Amino acid sequence: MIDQEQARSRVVDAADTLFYRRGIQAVGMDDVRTAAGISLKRLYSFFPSKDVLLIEVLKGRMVEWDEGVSLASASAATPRDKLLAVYDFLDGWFRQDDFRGCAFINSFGELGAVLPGVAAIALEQKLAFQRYVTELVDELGGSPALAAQLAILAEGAQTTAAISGRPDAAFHARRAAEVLIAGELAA
Amino acid sequence: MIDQEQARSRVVDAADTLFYRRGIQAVGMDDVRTAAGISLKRLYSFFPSKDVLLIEVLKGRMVEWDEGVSLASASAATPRDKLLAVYDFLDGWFRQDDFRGCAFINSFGELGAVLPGVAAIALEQKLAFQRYVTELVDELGGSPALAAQLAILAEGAQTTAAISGRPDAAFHARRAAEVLIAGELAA
DNA sequence: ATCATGAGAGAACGATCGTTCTCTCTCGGT
DNA sequence: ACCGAGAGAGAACGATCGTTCTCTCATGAT
Repeated sequence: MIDQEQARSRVVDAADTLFYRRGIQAVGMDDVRTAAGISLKRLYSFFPSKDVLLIEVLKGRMVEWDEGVSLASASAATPRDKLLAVYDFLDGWFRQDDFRGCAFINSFGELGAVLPGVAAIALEQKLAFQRYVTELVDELGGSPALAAQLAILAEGAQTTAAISGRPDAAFHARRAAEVLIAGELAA
Repeated sequence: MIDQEQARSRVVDAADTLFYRRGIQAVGMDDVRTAAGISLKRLYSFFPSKDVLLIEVLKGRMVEWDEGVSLASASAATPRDKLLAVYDFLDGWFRQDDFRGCAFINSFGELGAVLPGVAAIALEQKLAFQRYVTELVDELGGSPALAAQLAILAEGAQTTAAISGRPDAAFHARRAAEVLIAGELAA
């Protein structure tokens, strides 16, 4: 018998990849089963339904996002550089060839209206990011309004890069952020 | 027999409302049929498949968006005010109680990976909007980079307002746009 | 008035998908 | 060695959905 933890995470990884690449309703549990390499019965012993598996996948994406942002800002010294590091992180992400937008925005659009749990976790992720930005802006002596603006830039860069397929949205968002930060600090 | 044109537009309207409210795959052709009040056979005489109907719905959304933006900027005198009118238009839209984000972003996330036509029309809509913004920015003497930044703000406001449920994203985006425009004109 | 044409209504079909069930095999205890 | 319990594999089930088909009826020409 394969190790429980490993099998479970194989399922989550497979579902994450497939859901993100093709959309959630476009992949069947059988696809997940095949990609994870376990039986349907075992899959359902881990997750009682596709909805529960989806929530688990999204929770995993949340910690991945948090880790990615922390890692990107780790080498930055000042709050300002930590804030700008967010856009550099986005830039690297947009350049990955499997990039297809923000999983939370995509899930919200597809299932947010019909699965309240999906809408809730998308909201949670966005609020967590806004909190993160707000804290850094606060350290920097900026207003909550500036934090909201910087968060909107990050969100817009994600959808723009996803649909247009061009990663330079991260660059434009970063330049805009620089101007907005400078504008507020000058006042 | 009900007038052809009217019946056809009833189908498109019904599909638009249902697709937008619940997501595309969550509504069946039977739901569209019921809401439009015609028979399945007639529905399929207008649109050979659900995919084709979806494309028609999205095309309709494109002209609605263009009309809404033009209308909002009609009373604005300067290019600057026309640009800012976009965010006022967003503000009004976000406050509608059936607002659930941008239909193109939602459709792209749900079906863009699996229906190339959906990805194509989402791209088309975003490019058209970017062209519109770029023209106004150009009249104003601004750079293409500024136009890209303003478009990113509009996109980000839409997803932020959709997921958070709060319409003030339009206000924040507008303020950011004002600062970015002023920053460029001062240089 | 009758008959042929075409449209409407919705039953039916075939495919798909989430979920469950059954059958088989392996493995550990005695 | 034998037996029972549990896990794996995937066939099967029931529901749903996109699409088609059939049956019925209204209509208009002769």
